[in-house]
Amino acid sequence: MPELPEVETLCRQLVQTITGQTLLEILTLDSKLPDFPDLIGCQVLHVNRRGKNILLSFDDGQVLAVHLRMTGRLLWQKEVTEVPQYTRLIMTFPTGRVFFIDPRRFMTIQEHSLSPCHGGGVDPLLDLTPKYLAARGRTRKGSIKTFLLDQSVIAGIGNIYACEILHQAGIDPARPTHRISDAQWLRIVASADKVLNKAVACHGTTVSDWRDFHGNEGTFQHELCVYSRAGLPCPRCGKTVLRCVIGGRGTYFCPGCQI
DNA sequence: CGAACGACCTGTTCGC
DNA sequence: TGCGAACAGGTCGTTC
Repeated sequence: MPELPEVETLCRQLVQTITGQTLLEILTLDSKLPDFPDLIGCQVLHVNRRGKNILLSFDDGQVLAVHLRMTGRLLWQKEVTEVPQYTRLIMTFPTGRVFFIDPRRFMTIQEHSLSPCHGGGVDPLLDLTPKYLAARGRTRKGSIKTFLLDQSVIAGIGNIYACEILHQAGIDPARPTHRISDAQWLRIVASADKVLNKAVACHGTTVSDWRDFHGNEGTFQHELCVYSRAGLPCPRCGKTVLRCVIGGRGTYFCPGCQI
């Protein structure tokens, strides 16, 4: 679930909540996840986002890369409470606990120096340019939608925002990447900027179970134009939004204004 | 290098 | 109502 806006929201909230705090205890509850005994007693120096990864930097130089995949969540609790269902790991700090929650157990937590964040694509909030995308997309024959999801090209866009960005840009998600014109690359960059920044401001999209660090829903689901709206009218042109499958992923688009 | 597809997991929703 | 199939925000490995 968590794409760039959701991960960015969590990172900002983590910065506010745990930077400068000393890790008192780690409890791993899922055998798929490692133990981190060396981190006990270390202080959190920074929290950063890289694509959809959350990087936790500690004062001894260790960096943890947390990836939430489909259903991962982080939840902060100041008071001692019951452990939420599907909690896979717990970090205890002086002022509260961080619960790492994930029903599907896809979440990964790795020592960053051992396995540097996969991908390497540019951050769409920082470095995205039409020129870069045109150069990377020139030889790609697959759909533009699959291209936008390639984390080695752009780090952070997922299925919801790929659909929304292409709607905003007025481009058919099935269009072969090498057929995208310069004018369309320009629109894609402008649309990515607009959609992602708005979604960050909204604290993400809660379509089923996304919650932020404090358990609150995002509000960008009220701004969606096509995602999960099959059968409903396009807010721009009124045509009925359709669903198809591209690259194995459910894809929503408006046949009236995406060409 | 790139495209297609199954695998990884579990819960929820849909269709008959 | 019951039950199996389909589907879900994301990568990763294999094969062609």
